Amino acid sequence: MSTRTLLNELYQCLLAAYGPQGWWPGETPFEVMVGAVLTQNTNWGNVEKAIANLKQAGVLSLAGLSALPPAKLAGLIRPAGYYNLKAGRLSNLLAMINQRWEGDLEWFFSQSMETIRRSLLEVKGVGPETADSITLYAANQPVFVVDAYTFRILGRHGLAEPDMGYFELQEVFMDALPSEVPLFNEFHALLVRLGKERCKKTGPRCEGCPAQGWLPVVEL
DNA sequence: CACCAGGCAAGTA
DNA sequence: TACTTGCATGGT
Repeated sequence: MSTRTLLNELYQCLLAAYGPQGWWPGETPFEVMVGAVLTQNTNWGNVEKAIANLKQAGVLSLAGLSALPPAKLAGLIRPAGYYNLKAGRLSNLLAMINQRWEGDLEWFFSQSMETIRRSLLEVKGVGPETADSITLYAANQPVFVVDAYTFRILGRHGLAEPDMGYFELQEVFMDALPSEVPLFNEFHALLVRLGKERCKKTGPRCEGCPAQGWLPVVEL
């Protein structure tokens, strides 16, 4: 079977089993962007607490966060972990937008997808997954987000080689699927959802679904 | 108690 | 180039 067919069936199976995941939670593109940095290697629940703190303090805006002293910012995002590190990373990201795009987030997000991704990747502390998450979920442009779960799950189904890199695995999806924001949005969220079910002996499946052999998930 | 979560960069060999 | 380590809180 072609990769395209397998991915389509996997997607349909996951959607039928779990339903739409409602990603990315956040009231504004700016909030989504901030969340993308805060959630690096961090449970989403902790990120929500940090974002609540920022809202409470009335600083959840480009101008608001930019004006905040580093130590103050670190204190507010403390629940998200790595708070000193992430305060610096957020600061780097905001500086890029302020300097290169005159602090105009809408203008930045209206650029071409490659311009957005390249600009984000130049920021120290923003890697491939964070850059693509911001591009897809905040800027609403059709790039497929890959993460650790994606490697594990695709590897388990023989669609990813063990030595494949981030951009190579991304190509597997983007070569096989139509470039549609809603599809990329939901597919990534569903793969994360499936990844969280790791090692369970039972779980939702459908007849003939290529994901039926997913349990238990093999650690790579 | 140990383990890990919607990563990334810097250091080591 | 290919591993390893630091970063840190909070839930299970």
